[in-house]
Amino acid sequence: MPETQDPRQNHLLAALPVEDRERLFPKLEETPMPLGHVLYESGAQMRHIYFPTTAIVSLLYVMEDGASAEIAVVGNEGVVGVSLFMGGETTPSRAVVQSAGLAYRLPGQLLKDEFLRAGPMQRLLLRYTQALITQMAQTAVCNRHHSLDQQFCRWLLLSLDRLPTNELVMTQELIANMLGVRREGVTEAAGNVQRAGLIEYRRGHIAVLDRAGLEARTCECYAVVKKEFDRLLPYTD
Amino acid sequence: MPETQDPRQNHLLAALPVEDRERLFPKLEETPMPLGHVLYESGAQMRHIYFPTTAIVSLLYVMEDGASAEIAVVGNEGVVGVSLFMGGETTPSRAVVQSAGLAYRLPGQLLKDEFLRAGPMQRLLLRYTQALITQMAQTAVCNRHHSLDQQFCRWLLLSLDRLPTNELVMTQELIANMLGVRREGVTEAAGNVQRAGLIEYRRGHIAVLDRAGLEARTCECYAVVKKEFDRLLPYTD
DNA sequence: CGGGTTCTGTTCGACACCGCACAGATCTTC
DNA sequence: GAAGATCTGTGCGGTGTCGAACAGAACCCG
Repeated sequence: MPETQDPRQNHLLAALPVEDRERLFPKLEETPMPLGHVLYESGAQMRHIYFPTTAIVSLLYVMEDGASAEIAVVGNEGVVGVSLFMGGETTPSRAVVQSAGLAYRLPGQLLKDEFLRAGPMQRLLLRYTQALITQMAQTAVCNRHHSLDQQFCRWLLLSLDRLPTNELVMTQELIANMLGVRREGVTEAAGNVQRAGLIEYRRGHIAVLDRAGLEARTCECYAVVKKEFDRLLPYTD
Repeated sequence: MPETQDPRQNHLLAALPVEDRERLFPKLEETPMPLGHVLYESGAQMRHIYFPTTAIVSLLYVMEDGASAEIAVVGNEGVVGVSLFMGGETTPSRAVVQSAGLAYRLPGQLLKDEFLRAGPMQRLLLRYTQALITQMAQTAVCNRHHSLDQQFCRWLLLSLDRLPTNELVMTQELIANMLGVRREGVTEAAGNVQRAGLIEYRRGHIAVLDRAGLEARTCECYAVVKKEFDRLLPYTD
């Protein structure tokens, strides 16, 4: 466990040339991200853009009747708040911390100034946004065609890729909110996957035992998204 | 009916200041878009970016088993090929002409040069991309939560908004491919909506009789997307 | 006009997920 | 360690979509 936090735990920040890092890093604010914390509400003005390091953030759409569905998930590979530089300032979705941790944030105006320099940061942000688009598109496809079991595995893998450990802290109720299904459905899917020996489940904790097994059990959507992220945002530790 | 085509039938092109139009318009190539024509294949290098005027283009993801699902639809309010300026050059989806018509296209390199000027065109393209993101996100939500009837109405309205007439030429089979459902499902949904007196159906032609009725019958997703497009890309004829 | 093609409508059982109700298990707190 | 809260597992009927098979209707073309 590293006793000191470093913005470079975020892949986008890590990919910046030294020169840009020296200009930007002093302006970053280290921000704790407690579980369930809402970074942006649907339609609300965003004040900051967030670069997660150890936290994971879900982009959720919440319907009028209260039902919800996850649109995408963001971890240390990306950034929360793309509409700040895309020009819209707000989005109709909500950003909520799905796994507690840390992020570095930058005031919106500073981010916009940086974007307008048209330097490496702009390039990275746009490429990341395209990867995010792919994730959303694939979520749409997956919601249409694939079984809950497969979607559960996909969700698990996407979360796992954004965590340093193989365990995630998450109740079935919350997973159900993310996937936009009933809690009982998650109970069943998780039970199936556990019986197959791929995960170990205990009250709010999921430990992944067999990653390859999960990948075999999920649909093609996971691989499509993963491949596209790797292509657009190559990263080496 | 205008006997001459004009790039300004595309809202993004129309929104450019005179100065930018004079630079760009001479480089545009008027391109016929026949029904079913594939503009980009999944993963293939894009050569041009397309600004539809009277055509409508579907962005589809086609799965390994051949099943498909529409991710978004683009008409004269937007542009096909955002990954050219986002930096990825390709996407894992396919762009297919859903309704025949015309478009103006620009070679990829010219578009990228224009984007790098960081002028009005860049601003428009980014804002449009954010609107497109909203459409994709809402497609994901809709696929998860809403009935086929509602999705059929949403699809109809989104297409209608991009057409000059109230009639669209489209078989149930094709609509089913777009929505990612069975053809029989579309038969039933269309039958329901026709019995309600909102549309008139005859072998490959759908005429909308009661637009307000359709809006009442669809889910909130349509309004969310519409509102976001209007907010991000205000347009007056 | 007639024959062939394409598109649309209907039926049927199968199955996945829903909504609800409730029991049981596990953790927390005092 | 007992009480309470939270989380997880299970059973039930209901419903919407699927998959397949087939009949009928509309259009096209020779």
